[in-house]
This record gives sequence, structure tokens and C-alpha cells, in this order.
Amino acid sequence: MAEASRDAARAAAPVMHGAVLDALGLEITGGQHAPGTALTLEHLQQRFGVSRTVMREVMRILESLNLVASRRRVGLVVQPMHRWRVLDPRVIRWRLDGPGRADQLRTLTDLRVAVEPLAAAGAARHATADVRERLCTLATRMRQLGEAGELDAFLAADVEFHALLLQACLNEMFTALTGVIAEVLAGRTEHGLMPKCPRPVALDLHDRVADCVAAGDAWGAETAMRELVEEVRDAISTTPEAAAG
Amino acid sequence: MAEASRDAARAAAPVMHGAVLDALGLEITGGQHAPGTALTLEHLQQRFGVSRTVMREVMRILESLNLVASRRRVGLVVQPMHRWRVLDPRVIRWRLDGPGRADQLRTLTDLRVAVEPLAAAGAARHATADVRERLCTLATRMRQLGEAGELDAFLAADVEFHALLLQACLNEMFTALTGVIAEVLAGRTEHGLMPKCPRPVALDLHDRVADCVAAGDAWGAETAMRELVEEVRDAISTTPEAAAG
DNA sequence: CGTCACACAAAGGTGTTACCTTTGTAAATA
DNA sequence: TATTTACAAAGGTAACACCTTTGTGTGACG
Repeated sequence: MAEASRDAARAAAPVMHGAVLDALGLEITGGQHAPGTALTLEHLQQRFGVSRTVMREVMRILESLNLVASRRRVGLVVQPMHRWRVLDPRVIRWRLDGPGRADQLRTLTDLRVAVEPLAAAGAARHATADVRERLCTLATRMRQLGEAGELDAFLAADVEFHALLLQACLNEMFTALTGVIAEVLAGRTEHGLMPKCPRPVALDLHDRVADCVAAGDAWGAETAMRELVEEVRDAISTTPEAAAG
Repeated sequence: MAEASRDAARAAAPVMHGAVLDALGLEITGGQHAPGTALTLEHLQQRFGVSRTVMREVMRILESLNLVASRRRVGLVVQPMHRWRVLDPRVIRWRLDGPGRADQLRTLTDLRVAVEPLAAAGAARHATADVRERLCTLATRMRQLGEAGELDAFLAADVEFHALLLQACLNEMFTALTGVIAEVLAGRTEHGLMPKCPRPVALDLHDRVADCVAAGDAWGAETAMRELVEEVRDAISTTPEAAAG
């Protein structure tokens, strides 16, 4: 039964359950199943053309993300949004890929406003010489690329810049947000929430952050980063598309 | 074989895999298996006296937390710490229960410093009348309990206070940290990282936060909360036990 | 004799199936 | 309305066949 979809799944992912997991995760976070809805393993395993074992493993992961709760005699009950592990990278990716991406980008940007200034301060205190130098390099590179309008390369440099700070601050909780923030940066370019050409203010602020970190000026780095990221937040919240979401 | 441990596991948890998961999670986050070590399903299922299916489901969850990576012909390879999903509540709980709790408390407190001020600001903007009132009530209650030296009740009020702020700010990313922060608060009392009697400064600051939120003064709430949580951080980092960890 | 390449075999995760147990839920009954 | 009963669906076990990976052994070539 369902040979076609089985083969498709196998081809798509070396591990079959990965494909099923993504599909279901997208559906649930996308709101295609109202909270309280009960799915059954039986039904799902037929739908995806996989065995019970595979379906159960997928279910366990979904359960561990609090997207569903497994109840005997009932099935997998879709949980309300407020129970989801919204900080998990997979949940974030699914939500960024589904409807409500604008919303997701806003809440994540608020998280950035909270975290990145302190990460910058931490980096100013703890970063190695290599990192300090690299940050300055990246900042000037971003200016060049930004002014040249090379958005892709700009994005790459931007991601590296912020990732570097999150790793250099020596707090693993902050570092754990690296991937998330990378996706936010990528996501907002993709969805046209960025001006065609980065604002000069943003470029200046990246420079300031890099300089302060290089100089070991924690407070300066924190302040500059706060301005930077608040600028981003304001830019997003005044963009029509975001406002509409 | 291993009848005893099987029955123990069954008795402990209605779902058997929960017990196994906790045990293994504690071991790995506790550093009992060096990164790169390969465990095998075969071995583990014998050790815990569970079937292969159950062991595989546990493994999938561990894998989804990036505590292990499953490789054919090799087994479950324990991942280095920097790959772990350190923001996941379970990982946090395991690490708080294992060695390195002091470390964990410090990194989490830094996270609090980042997040809670903005949560307070958000609450000042968005909280309902009920919440504003409740916060004031809690603040005065904390003063009474703190001065009376009733640490348990104080802790409960403290947890509710901070949880309320994280929920009222209407950013689900912040709200998702509620449980984590509750455990941090509980953890630091348990591990003697708190003075016998809460400092008056802290009590004053809770009051100030509540008042500012009640008044809709976002900036005031943010500042007060920042002072509060920085005070906590400094208190922890100067405590001998924490410094030793 | 030493080294490199290729072939083969074993180990262990991946996926499937069948079957039994346990337990909520809901329907039927008193 | 309260209680029993039946059943559906998850929880758990067992036994397979299969596919990848990897280590090792053998042979060819230098």
C-alpha cells in the first residue's frame, strides 16, 4: 500500500522518519489540525505509507516537542500553541516556513533584542584576538557588500557576524540561539522585510559593535548592539507585510 | 533477565520510556559518557531491561536533543556538549540535577538578565488589569514572607511573580522560558546560593517592578527588573559555592 | 618485503510485521 | 443517574529481513 509515497519518502531522506516528521510538524505548527484534534497512529501510518514503528518514533519526537500528547484510547491529541516548545529550532523552522512567519519573525526579533546586546557585551569581555579581528573585518565587508547591493553575500557576512558574537560570549545558552538567529536573518531577507539596500545606520552600528568588542568595551558593545537590533525591530514592525501578518 | 529493573521502571513511570530517558539523559549530560563514545541499542536495551522498540524511541528523543547521533554500524555516538539543545527544559533539568549545576545556574542567570527586563517592559505595555494587580499583591506578599523568613512560601511567590511577567509580555519565546526560570529560582534556593533571608534591595526592586508595570511604565519596569536580576547575578557569582563550581 | 587496493564479512541501525497487554472512553445496562 | 462492560487505540515485546558502514584480509604490484 502507498508504495509511491513510501518510495518518495525514502528518496527524500536517508532516514525515513525525518521526512514524515517534517511533514507533520509543518502541518501542526501551521494550524492545519485544530488543538484538541485526535490523530491516530493507524491513520497516520497509512497516510504516509510507513510502518507502525516509524510512526511511533515520529510521534515520540512530536510529543517531546509538546506538539501532541499521546493518550490511550484517544490518539495523538494536538496541543494548543502555548504548550509547544517554541524555542526548539525545528519548531521555529516549521513556523517560519508556514503561515504566521511574520508573527514568528517578530517574536524572534524581540528575543534578539533581549539576547544580542548581552552577547555583545560578553564577547567584548571574553573574545579571543582572532574573533575581535574577524568581527572588524566582517563589519567593513558588510559595508562594502551592502553599498554594492550584493544582498546574498551581505546576508552571509551578517549571519557570521552575529553567530560569532553569540559564540564568543561564552554562554552556551546564547550560543544555542545561533541557528535560530541565522534563520531569522535569512527569513527576513527572503520575505522582503529588508530594504533593498541595508540602511547606513545599520552599517555604522555593526562597525561600532565590532570596534567596541575589539576594544574590550563591554558597555559600548552592548549599547551599540541594542541600538542596532532595536533599529531592526522597528524596521520590521513598520514594514507593511509584517504589519499585515 | 533484568527483571528487577524492568519492574522498577514500570512502577516508576506509567510510560516506561520516560524512566529510561531520564536515566540516560542524566548520565550523558552528567558527563558519564565521554563525547565520541558509542553506545549500542543492544547493550542499552539489556541494561534497562526493555524491548528494542522502547529503546529506539528513547534513542530518537535523545537524538532529537542532539545528545547522541545515531550512526549505522557504529551505534549511538555521544555528542560533545556544544551540540546539545541546552535550552530544552529536559536538558536543563538534567544538568541542574547533575554535576555542573552551579555552572548551569550561572549561564541561566545570564539568560535571565537578558530576557526578564524586556519581559517586564512588555508586561507594562500589555498586561491586563488583573495581572497588574496580582503583581503588586505578590510583591507585598514577598516582602512579608521574606521578612518573616518563610523561604518556601517566598519562593512560591517569587516564581509566580516572574512567571506572570513572562506570560503577560505576550511574547511566546519569553513565555517558553517560564519553566526554566522557575527551576532556576528553585535550584538556587536548594543549593544554598541564596542568603537565608532575601536582601531588602531585592524586595524593594520587586516592588518597583510591580509598581511600574501597574503604572504602564515600560522603561521603569525594564530598568527595575534589570537592576533586580543583575543583583541576583552578582549575588550568585560572589557566593563561594558558585565560584568553586 | 612493504604498501596499496579491492573484496568480503560482520556489526548494528533501519524498517516491517505480527501479536499481546493495558487502559481510557463511551455505550449499554441496571 | 450510577455502574458495568466492550472496545479502540496506545504501550510493549519479539522476530525478521535489509542496508550501510567499516574493519579486515588477501592479493597484486612496486
